[in-house]
Amino acid sequence: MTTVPRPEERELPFNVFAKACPSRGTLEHVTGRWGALTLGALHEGSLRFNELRRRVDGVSEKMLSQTLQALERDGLVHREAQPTNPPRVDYELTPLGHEVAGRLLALIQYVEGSMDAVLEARERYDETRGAR
Amino acid sequence: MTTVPRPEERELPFNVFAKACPSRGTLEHVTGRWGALTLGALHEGSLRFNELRRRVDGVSEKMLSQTLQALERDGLVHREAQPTNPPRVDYELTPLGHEVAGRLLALIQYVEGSMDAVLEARERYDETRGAR
DNA sequence: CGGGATCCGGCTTGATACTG
DNA sequence: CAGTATCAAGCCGGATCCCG
Repeated sequence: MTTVPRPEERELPFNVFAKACPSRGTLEHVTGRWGALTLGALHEGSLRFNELRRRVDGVSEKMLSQTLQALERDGLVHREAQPTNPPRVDYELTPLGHEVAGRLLALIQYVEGSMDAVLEARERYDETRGAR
Repeated sequence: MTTVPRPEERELPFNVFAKACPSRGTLEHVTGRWGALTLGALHEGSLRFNELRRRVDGVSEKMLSQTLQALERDGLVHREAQPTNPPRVDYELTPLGHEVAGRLLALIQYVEGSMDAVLEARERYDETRGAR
């Protein structure tokens, strides 16, 4: 037996459960409404601004721009601007962003695949206490 | 060779990228500010309301209550109320919730473990364009 | 203890318009 | 095309009071 703690027992220097921890902010960028979908879309390959906008159905120009800036600042997305006319800007995941997006997609796809069960659970829930 | 498509190529009946898809709502419950932390906290075992409140640093009674109801409705959390005095209510993950929370924790822990890199990326970002 | 109901301020969001 | 600027609205979330 060793004294080296297993990964899930080791104390991490950052802890999302603590109010002031910066990891909570980054997690919100990643899992936020538009952040998650943006990372998911970019996981398949690089996309231009308006391609991304069409892929992430419902996002406004402002929110997409804002989301991309936050993800770029956190080092998850790389922005490649070509000073041509008309301008062309490509967005792609960094290696770190790719790792994050992979884990995010595992979650997203599991949720998508569980929607039948979720919808059934909702019906049961609404049925029993919907009479309120 | 078979005609059965591999999981990542198969078309899913639900698609988060579509604006009207119900999976987007569930994903937001799961990845939302308090939903993610609540699922993460419950992954280790069942907790009472105020235990949960202390564990998820910064959450208000209202938001925790709201979050738990959404997760219960989606079939991810089970609520066990004992009609004693004082009342005792335990919350625990359902099997489905456990699967979801596991994938969520993989993401959370990866982000926590990457915070050094994220913080460095931010410094570089702010340095180069902070002069705006 | 475990919440429900209500009020309310402000940050986020979403149109719209404008720019390089 | 790829954004920025502006502004109104609305929903989020906190504070408070209440009850079983």
